[in-house]
Amino acid sequence: MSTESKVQSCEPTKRRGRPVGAGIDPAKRQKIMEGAHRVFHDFGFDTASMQQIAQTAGVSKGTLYVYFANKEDLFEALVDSQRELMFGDLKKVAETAPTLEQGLLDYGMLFTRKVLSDNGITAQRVLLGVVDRQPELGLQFYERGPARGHKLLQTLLDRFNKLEACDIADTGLAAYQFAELCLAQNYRQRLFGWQPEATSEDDISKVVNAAVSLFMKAYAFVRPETGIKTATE
Amino acid sequence: MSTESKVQSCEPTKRRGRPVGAGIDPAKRQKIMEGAHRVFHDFGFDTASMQQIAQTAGVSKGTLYVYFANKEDLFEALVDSQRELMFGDLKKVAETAPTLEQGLLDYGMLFTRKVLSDNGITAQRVLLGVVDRQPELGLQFYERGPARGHKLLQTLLDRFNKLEACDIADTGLAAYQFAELCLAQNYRQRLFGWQPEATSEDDISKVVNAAVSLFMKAYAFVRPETGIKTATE
Amino acid sequence: MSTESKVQSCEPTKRRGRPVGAGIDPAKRQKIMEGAHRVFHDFGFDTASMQQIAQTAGVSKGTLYVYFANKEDLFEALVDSQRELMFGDLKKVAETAPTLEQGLLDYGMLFTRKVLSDNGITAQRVLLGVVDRQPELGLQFYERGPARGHKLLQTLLDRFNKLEACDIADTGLAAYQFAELCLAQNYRQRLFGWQPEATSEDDISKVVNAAVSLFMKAYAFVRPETGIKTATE
Amino acid sequence: MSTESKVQSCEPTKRRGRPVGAGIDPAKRQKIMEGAHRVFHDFGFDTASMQQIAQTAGVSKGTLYVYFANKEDLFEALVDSQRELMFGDLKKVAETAPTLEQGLLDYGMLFTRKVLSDNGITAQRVLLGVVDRQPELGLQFYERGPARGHKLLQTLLDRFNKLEACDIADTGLAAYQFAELCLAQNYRQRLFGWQPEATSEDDISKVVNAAVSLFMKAYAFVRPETGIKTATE
DNA sequence: TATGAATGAGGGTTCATTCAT
DNA sequence: CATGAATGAACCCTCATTCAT
Repeated sequence: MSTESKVQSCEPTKRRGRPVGAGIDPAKRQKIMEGAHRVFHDFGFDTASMQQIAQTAGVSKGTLYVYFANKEDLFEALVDSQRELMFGDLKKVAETAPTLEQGLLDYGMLFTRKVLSDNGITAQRVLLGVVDRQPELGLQFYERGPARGHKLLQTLLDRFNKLEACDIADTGLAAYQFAELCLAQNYRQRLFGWQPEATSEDDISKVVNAAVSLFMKAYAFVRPETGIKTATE
Repeated sequence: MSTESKVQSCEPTKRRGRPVGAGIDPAKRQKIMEGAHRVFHDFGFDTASMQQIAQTAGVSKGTLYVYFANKEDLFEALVDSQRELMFGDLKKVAETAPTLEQGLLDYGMLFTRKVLSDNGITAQRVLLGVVDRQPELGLQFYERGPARGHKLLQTLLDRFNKLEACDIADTGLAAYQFAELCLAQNYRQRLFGWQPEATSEDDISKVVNAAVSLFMKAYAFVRPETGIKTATE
Repeated sequence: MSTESKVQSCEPTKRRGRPVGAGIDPAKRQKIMEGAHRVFHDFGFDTASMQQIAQTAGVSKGTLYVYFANKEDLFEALVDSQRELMFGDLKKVAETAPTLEQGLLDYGMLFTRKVLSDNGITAQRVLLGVVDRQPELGLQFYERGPARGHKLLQTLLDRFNKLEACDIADTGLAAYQFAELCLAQNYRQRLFGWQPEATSEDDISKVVNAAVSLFMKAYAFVRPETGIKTATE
Repeated sequence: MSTESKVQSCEPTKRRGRPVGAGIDPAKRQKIMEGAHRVFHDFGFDTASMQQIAQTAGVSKGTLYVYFANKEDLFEALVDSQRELMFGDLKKVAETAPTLEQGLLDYGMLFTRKVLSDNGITAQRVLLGVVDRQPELGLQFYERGPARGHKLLQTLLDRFNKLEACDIADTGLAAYQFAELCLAQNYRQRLFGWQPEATSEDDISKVVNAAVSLFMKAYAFVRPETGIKTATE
């Protein structure tokens, strides 16, 4: 969210004609979103109050409605920016990996760190609490977030498939599998609050390494020197 | 009153005649929980109203409070029953599996079906929306649900480890990995609403089979007739 | 209240036809009133709940309505019994006093003790909280309580007026004055909770003695041996 | 959001943006208090509803909470203002009285009028109904009201004691006695609703005069020209 | 007669949103 | 544009009373 002020600035609100020429000052918009993040984080969507968001952001309640049509709008903008933060820089990793193993490792570490981060977990939690009532929000988040990440990973696998570094029949499924292996143990523990603190870098590293190892063992050609390759499926 | 008699205490306490676990009629209790399930499902914890729940369940608002102390209590009871439904019958599968492969397959199918079921997903979603403010609820759910499932799976792996059907250095992590592989692709899609319909039995089967296959390839001894075993790690 | 079970037993309730043959068992009636006293005492009329009264009395909520038509009825019965307790035994003191001074002293002590007692103060407080909405209750209490006490005292003064032990032009007012002098300092302090503990016997004695002394000085003939009398007014 | 910025604290606290003493418009505040006065008067604290108060005052229920944190707060403000009204201007009377008799008369009339006024009686009644559950309210009222009045009266007596206009051993008790004498007959009658109408000026005058007379007779030096003084005690 | 589960109106309070300044 | 006082619907929960057993 910190790097993001003009993204929404031109979506002129949806409900009623009120704030048509809304959202002039990007800095104020930013301030509001920071306050909102904090409050949504601490209280969840329903329990967060616009009053408190206004206070936390240091603006008046009325100003909130100048920049955002309503509570949901504000929340949506927040989800957008969070998502961007989480999946933004996976792209270059996926596209520049020199070897499959290295690519998986780098991608896995980056991805896992983001998904398990405090902000990431909280955002997902709050979002999930709203998804039943605001399905579009979940859809949008998933499509622009996890789905995009998945595509990148699949592309990576396709690339090395072509390079004959591995032999994966269903790169789509394989990509999901790898992602899930990276989150093993920690994702649901974090989500449900069983791990209250952010997962340590060491733990992440351990799991990601195990994921890469298991994945390579199952899908990659091994021991090129023996000339014998082991394909999957 | 000058003569005190043995009447009860009566200090100015809150929570006076509250229903301790009251509510005699199990059928009515069930009715309430079904109504509550529907409403919590459709609206989430905060937005669901007791009024609505009462209507849906076909009882009066007051009756709700005869059977449950408050909204949270009702929700907790709901989460409890959902959890039990989800993780209840994994036990026998894990303990009676004849072979590792069969055990993984059976466990995986059962587990995955439950976790991805409509009820399961909804319950998790609603719960996750509340976890930030009611951490105990999440803890309890995780401990009595996923954590218990994980223990069972680990026990299964340990058993076959001892039988030398496989060679898994860290059965704890491996159990997590297998579970996550079973949920690959579908879990987060379901959670975020990208898959609005319950995952089809075919899709589940496909993913679980792939999970077993990948897991076996990576961890199990293969083709005992060749005399050559491939260990992990 | 402890000594009082049959007083109300024949007032067959007022509202609706429900408990017509109500209130059979005097012991149970007594039990209820004791519980009610306790709860009304601790919570006041509005905040006291029938539920709690039932619990405290050790009977069921339904039973309450067998013995009393409703909450107000129960409260009224309670007020009646309290009043009786407070003003019951002033009569004999007023009628048998050998001298004015002794009569004032005895009457004053008895009266003051009762009015300032914990039960007395609480009962008055609770009653006063209801008086605006149930004026009859206050009227009845005052008439059957303080007014009766006042009459007794006036009779006492009249008696000694006739005996030429004193010369009081307006015995009605004088009686009020004496009563008020006895309550000086303590009554309002107790009422408003400034004196949380029951006024000590010593303090009561001190004030009552001062009241008698002041009253005698103002109204009584002094020093009969000098032959000089000092009249009031 | 990742960059924390200096937004405010926002720990999950209750009492968020509550109106500290908010409510800018004094006229509206006054309007509310008048409405509240009427409703509390007619119904007592517990039975008065905020809804009703809002209606009576001609504002919305929400507005009530802009000006007062809650029902108790509103009631307290009301009690405060009533008390001030009752005891506010006794001071100058006590400090400027030229003679003891005149001082007692003026003080007595003012004091009695206030205490027995409709507003005064009602306020006391309502307050007394709450005192058991909100002892601080009673304490505060007594301390800032009756206690202050008593101090003033005692000071008056002390002054004339020094001037040798009277000889009062215990001016504290004497002050209480005088106050009580002024309220004789009427105070409890008014409190319990036996005198539904405000006591007439004539009646007050009669009782206060009698009080002064009795008090002077008992405590003051009389007929300085005879050289014979009659002291108390 | 005694019970206590059931009722539903009504309580205090909160809060997203509006709008006059 | 920015403000925050005002609104009123809706929230969770309580409780006097009823009534089937």
